[in-house]
Amino acid sequence: MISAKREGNPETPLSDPQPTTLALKVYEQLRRDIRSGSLAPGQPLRTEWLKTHYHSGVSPLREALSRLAAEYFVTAEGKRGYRVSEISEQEFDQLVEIREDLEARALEQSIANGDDDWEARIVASSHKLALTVPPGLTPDPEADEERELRHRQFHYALVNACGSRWQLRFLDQLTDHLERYRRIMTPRSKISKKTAADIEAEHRQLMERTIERDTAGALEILGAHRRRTYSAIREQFARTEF
Amino acid sequence: MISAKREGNPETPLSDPQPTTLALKVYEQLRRDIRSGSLAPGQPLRTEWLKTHYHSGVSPLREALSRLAAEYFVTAEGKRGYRVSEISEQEFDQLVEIREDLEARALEQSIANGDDDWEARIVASSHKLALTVPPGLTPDPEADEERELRHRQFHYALVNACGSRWQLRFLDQLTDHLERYRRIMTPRSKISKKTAADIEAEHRQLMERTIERDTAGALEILGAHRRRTYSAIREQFARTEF
DNA sequence: CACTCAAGAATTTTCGAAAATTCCTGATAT
DNA sequence: ATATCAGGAATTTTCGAAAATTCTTGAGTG
Repeated sequence: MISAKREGNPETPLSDPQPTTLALKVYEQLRRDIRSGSLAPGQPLRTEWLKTHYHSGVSPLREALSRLAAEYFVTAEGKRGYRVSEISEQEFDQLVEIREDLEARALEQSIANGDDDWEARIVASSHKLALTVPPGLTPDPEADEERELRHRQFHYALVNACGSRWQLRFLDQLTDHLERYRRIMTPRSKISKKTAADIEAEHRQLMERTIERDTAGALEILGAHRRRTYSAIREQFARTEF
Repeated sequence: MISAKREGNPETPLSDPQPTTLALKVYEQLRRDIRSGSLAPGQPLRTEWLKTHYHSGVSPLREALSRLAAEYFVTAEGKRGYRVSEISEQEFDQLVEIREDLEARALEQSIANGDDDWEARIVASSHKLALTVPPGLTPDPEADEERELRHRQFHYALVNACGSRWQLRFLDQLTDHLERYRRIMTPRSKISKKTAADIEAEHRQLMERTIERDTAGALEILGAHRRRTYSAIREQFARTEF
């Protein structure tokens, strides 16, 4: 999650430098593990197991779960504990639809409002993203995780100057949920070299159009960029369900 | 908050029948008290005080606070406890902007998709709303609270058939935050009889246009309905700040 | 008089165990 | 065989107190 820290200025940095409390540390770790798919949809989250795996007592654990429930990453049913939220094609479609809208809107506003620092942050995060190995070309999960982080940060930098904290919060939540769908449905190893190159090209073009303040052009690229991923996920749904 | 229960069908009922766990009960009560303004923005939420006022131990309390923090109703700062989130004109503007958008969109979709049951729910909730005493004409806080509930439910019924759970979730969250602003900034007692009558009329027209599937007309009324409230709140901001 | 710092108080966070609830197993009855 | 139900096991939820952290106060120092 990308959370705001400084109150005053509109362009807020990403996630807490480091979580101050054990409950927060557990929360962030659980969130990562759900987003990455290493905790599978539907999987029950039993106290004992969590305690040993996340090195925590029950109190911080339950605080973390409570928070994740508010974000719909986990689901609590009565007094029968928590489980990782299920995924469904229907929910995926809903996530896509609302995200498309909010992201396009935020990018537009960002292009309208962005200042020199905004441009600089885009260039910087784009550069950092380009330095990572393309998806599917490494078996190293650590490198993979780092690329995902930089990918999120690049897209966040683009819309970061939209001026609305609430819009960014919603976008952030949607992005994380959709990342979960992507990582569960389309394993990295299956991405071809050709596709990886296309993705790199799109990122570069997206940055260029945005900084040129070519709103229509940027939205066009962004749309194509998203549609590629979405259709891959939909194909996978069609293949796996039933 | 209006939370979903049944998974399958698109039109989900409002809030849990009753909270199953003490943590949830405390959460809902705290949420109500923040939304109504009886817990003031910025007010520190100290453990001992909460324990006696909400009849709970620390564990359920902290779970509730953790959840409220995820919804931005309370704010946690390091290891220095929680406080009720501050309000600001800037945040208000952001809330309004994004809500306008999501609500209009949801109403449009709802009009396009809504079936007979959807219409029936609108008529029913509109009727229940009309049965309450208009705002500002009673000193009874209980009646006031009941009217707020029915008001939320009426507006929720209108957009309920939009087909997207996520859209409804966001809308719900925005509505609750904006209700907080309204109730803090515009005390009920200051509403004139004339204004109250206008509000009633708008509600009736909104229902009629919606059920007639007059999208443009319904959006028009909805816009006017919201703008009235928003400008009243802005006036109050202009008066109180500094 | 302002400033620093330490000791004590107040408060938050975390743990471990008790209480409450749900889940499972197998015996009994139909 | 199937259904029902009691008893025990497993699990979740809640409490109360310990540990850790922050805040306050006031004495001592420059």
